[in-house]
Amino acid sequence: MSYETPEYSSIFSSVFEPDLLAELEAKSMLMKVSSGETIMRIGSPVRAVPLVISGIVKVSLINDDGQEILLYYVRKGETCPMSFTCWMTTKVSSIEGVAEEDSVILAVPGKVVDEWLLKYPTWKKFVMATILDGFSVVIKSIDDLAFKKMDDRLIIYLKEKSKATGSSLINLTHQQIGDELGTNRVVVSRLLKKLENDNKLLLYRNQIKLLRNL
DNA sequence: ACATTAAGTGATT
DNA sequence: AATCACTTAATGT
Repeated sequence: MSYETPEYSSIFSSVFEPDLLAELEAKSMLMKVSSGETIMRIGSPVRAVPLVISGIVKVSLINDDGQEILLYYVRKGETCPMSFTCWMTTKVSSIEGVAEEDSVILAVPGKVVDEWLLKYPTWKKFVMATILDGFSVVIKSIDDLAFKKMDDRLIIYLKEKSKATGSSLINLTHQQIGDELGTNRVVVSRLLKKLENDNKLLLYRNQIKLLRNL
């Protein structure tokens, strides 16, 4: 297990004012989570806002049948837009957040999240920006779900995955991809095969290599 | 060598 | 696009 040094002040020093950085250090809690660990569980109340210091957190929606749909990733220097809406309305989380890699998270207690909105303009700006951004990402995924066919969604998914990991190699089984897109393994295998025949990617066991022309 | 898991494929709904 | 049933290929023990 490898964690980056939690030099979070440097990540946020450009966005937050010094006073806020100091309070951040004093009042929030640093958490290390390993890859695959669940950070936000469905049905549990959200009592803190997680800032991602290093690593990636995958946020997805899961319905009653256990079907999963990827919503978005939260990267270094970002936070989860849904976490705000959850604690502000004191509702329980309807989504799940899982660490995609070993990650370091700064948990900011809900209480101070609220105070800082009045106290620090940069905090307010940060919060508004992530909510706004999250909103457009979700609108985008509604668009994908409603109007795009599976093959387009697969391509979008692969590209996003590759961008998230910074690699053209994707280490996932067809089953895992199917789970994330809310479809079954056979469909994924067939679509991937088609893409391979079109020279868009190469298939291996547990691994997919994306080619430039995808 | 054998068992297990991932991937490929035709046929059916 | 989903499901079933089956085959083939890769990997672990």
